[in-house]
Amino acid sequence: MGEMTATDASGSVAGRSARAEASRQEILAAAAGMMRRNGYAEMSLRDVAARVHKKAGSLYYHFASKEDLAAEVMRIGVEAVETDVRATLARLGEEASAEARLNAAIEVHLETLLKRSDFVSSHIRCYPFVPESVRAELREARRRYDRLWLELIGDFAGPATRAVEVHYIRHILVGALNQSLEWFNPNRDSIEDFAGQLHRMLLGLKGRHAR
Amino acid sequence: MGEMTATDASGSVAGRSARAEASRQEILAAAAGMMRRNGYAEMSLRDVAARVHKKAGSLYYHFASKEDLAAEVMRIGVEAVETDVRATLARLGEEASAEARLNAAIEVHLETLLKRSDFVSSHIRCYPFVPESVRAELREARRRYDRLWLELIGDFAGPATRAVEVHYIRHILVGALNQSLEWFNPNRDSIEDFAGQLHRMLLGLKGRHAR
DNA sequence: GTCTATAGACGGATAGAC
DNA sequence: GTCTATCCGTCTATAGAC
Repeated sequence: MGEMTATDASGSVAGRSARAEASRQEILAAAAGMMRRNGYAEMSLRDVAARVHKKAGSLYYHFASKEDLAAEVMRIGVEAVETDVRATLARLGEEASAEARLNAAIEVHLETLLKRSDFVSSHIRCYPFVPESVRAELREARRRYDRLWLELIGDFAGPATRAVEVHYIRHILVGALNQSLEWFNPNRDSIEDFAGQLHRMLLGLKGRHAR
Repeated sequence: MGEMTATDASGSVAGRSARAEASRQEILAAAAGMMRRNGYAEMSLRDVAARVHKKAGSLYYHFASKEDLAAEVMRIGVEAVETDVRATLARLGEEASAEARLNAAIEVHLETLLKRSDFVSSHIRCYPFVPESVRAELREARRRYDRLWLELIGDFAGPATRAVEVHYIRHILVGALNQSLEWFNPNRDSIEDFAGQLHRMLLGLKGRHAR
């Protein structure tokens, strides 16, 4: 038990050795990659284990079940993208316009989804097909991130915009962002151009008369 | 062979009895429902067969493999939504404005996706996770439908709009439409309101100066 | 912590009776 | 056309050795 500490250098949880924590992180990363590519149902514990040079049974030292592993992968994903977006907004500072903040959020969400994180993309792709118990565990974290977008869009659209409009705009915007996972080709497409086009469509919502 | 005709009343293919054709359609509908709800990997032939009061082995009289069944379901889906949209456009007639045509296409796509067809929704939800051989079979039909949207958007945006912009607008628009499968709640949301919001965002693309 | 071994369930697919 | 029976593979999960 000598290697256990309340909080070690890598920030692992108390009661878990540094070695166990390293294995755990390796397994999570391998599972995220496989979930992103093949989906939840076809992510097999044998394959995940093989990718980190272990056997399937060994994973049960770190995770209680396949559902537990998947839920952890997806929780890391949604928290990662929220953390990235909030960090960028914080860097922009209080004086940034609502338009600048919304644009920055769009670009960071896309960067994290498309380039940075298998955890985010596996969350987006797998959520619809994951067992209900897993969805239940993710609901709160998802709502938190949803609320961030509602705020960003509400601030941008202005106080005259009704809540139901903000609701639809959020689904349109975030839906368009997340679907990019299925068509975005880094050799052909550009995040800047894609985000720019979204920006122009959002600008159309401002400075108009009510219907 | 007495029941075989070149084209019978139900429009079945030559060389297939009316009874076989009816069974085939039942199986396809059951598979579409299961694929929509549970995804491709978790659609089991045993469950599909049970839903139409048959046994798993019997499906192989109608389909060569699970992949074959899924590809047929998804092919029907993409062709159904294209047929619905084209029929509505034809009804609008030649004199309809590009704006009216685009709006009509948006509404029909949503109606078919969200209310009318498990075939369309199973296509949208399962395509990313289906085996490559299935995707290959669907590629041409998907491209045809994609081209229709490129035309509608190109006509709406006007000749000054570059092809790359139309490309992104199509992905944004169709992505937002298709993601609605994951959030649209008929008890809370309205296709008209959702389509109206999309319409306003698209209007923002018109009557602006180039950047 | 990771291994081997295996239980136990379920999957797609095929053969042959009817 | 559909059934029964079955092959053979894969899966999650567990038990116990090391």
